[in-house]
Amino acid sequence: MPDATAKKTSRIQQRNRSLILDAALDVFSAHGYRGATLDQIAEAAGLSKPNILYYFSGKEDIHVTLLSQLMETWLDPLVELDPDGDPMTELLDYVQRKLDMARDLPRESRLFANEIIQGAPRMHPHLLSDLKPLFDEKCALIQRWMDAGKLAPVDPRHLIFSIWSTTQHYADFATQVQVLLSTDAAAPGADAFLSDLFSKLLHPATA
Amino acid sequence: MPDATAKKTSRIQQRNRSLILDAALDVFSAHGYRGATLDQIAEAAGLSKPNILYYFSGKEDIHVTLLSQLMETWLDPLVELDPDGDPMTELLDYVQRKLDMARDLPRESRLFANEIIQGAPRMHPHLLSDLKPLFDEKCALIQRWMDAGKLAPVDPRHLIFSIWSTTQHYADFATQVQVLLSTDAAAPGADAFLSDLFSKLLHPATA
DNA sequence: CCACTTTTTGACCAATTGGTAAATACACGA
DNA sequence: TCGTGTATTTACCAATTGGTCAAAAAGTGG
Repeated sequence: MPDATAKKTSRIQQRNRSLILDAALDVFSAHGYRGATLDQIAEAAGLSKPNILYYFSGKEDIHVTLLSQLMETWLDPLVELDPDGDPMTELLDYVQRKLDMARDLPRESRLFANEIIQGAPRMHPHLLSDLKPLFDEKCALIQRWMDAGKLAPVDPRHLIFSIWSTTQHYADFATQVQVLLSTDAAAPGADAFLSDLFSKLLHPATA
Repeated sequence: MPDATAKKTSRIQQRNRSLILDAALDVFSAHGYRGATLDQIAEAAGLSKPNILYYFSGKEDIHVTLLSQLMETWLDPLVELDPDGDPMTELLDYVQRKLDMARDLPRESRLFANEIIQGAPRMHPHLLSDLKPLFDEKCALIQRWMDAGKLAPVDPRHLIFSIWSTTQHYADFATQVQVLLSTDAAAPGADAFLSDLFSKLLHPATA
């Protein structure tokens, strides 16, 4: 029984809400929160501005909704880090998942980056309540792997930072990357490079 | 003879222009281009809005001036990469310089990041004319080092990307880093970690 | 102290922007 | 087919924002 209070959202409601959110993702990720206007979002969604305000209580509401939905998707690859898997494989797979996300969801990555760079005014609570506990848990897991000699000993916190930064770079700084690689094929060789980078870092010394 | 047309800028002009640019750096880096307002900049500079427009022709003029000035500072560490130095030392020093910059000039880093994330609308020409040639030149240099067996063979382009992303992360995502490390000491251990990361990556196989 | 230039300000504008209200068009079951 | 709640639009506002302009200050050299 998914709907206790009877039909909450009609077909058309669901369609328009997701239409708006998709348009808003385009606009917010391209121009930042303040740089985005309701008119832009309205046009991108193919709806009138008042109509948009019929579905959302305001600009901030749209932004917050987007950010909340994104958080889950964003944390998912880290959640999947399996304590029972092979440490090296798990971490290299994590890198790959993050890189895939940067490729498949660049708008989401930039939305996130915009928010954080500007001090996370609307997401700070989420960072503390959702991200921080997960981060601490996975750091502890990685530390155990290292203590068990399965991985070279490095600071797990900075390890995670480096995975985030190197992978998200291809989404957030895509403009720069494109200029410098002067190729349309999105970052060819990034997979191999990052795989190399992190396997060399984490391979435990045989000595 | 620095001034062919006699005194170009008075003492007070220089003072106010730099006052404005410093204030603008604060505001632009914190809110992005569209998010920043002339009133905010004026207040931060301690000048009236019309007075600011006496020194700069408009909001965009301030932003472009800032970006142009920054470009030089930003490229400097890469310029210093010395073809005659020891490859490994040169690259690890480069990492250190970039990390120092992220710590010392976080506002500049965020200004840059904001601009790039949003598609570099005002800096795209500079990227092509200034950054691209330098990037190509240094990639070629690193490639020669690798060909000579002085460094492990990896894609120089992705190597540079990874140096940029890992170091700038501490400036651009400082909010997130602070939440997760829950410590005020800015990223302790980042130096050691990155040094470890890149020396392991670049150490040539003895085989 | 005076003319003359540079700097600063107060008053004002047009455009943009987030948001509202009321009227209208529409879907859809009885 | 009709009535009722849902969806959409038209017309509008108040606040913000980038920018202007003429007048007032403040320097500055003679």
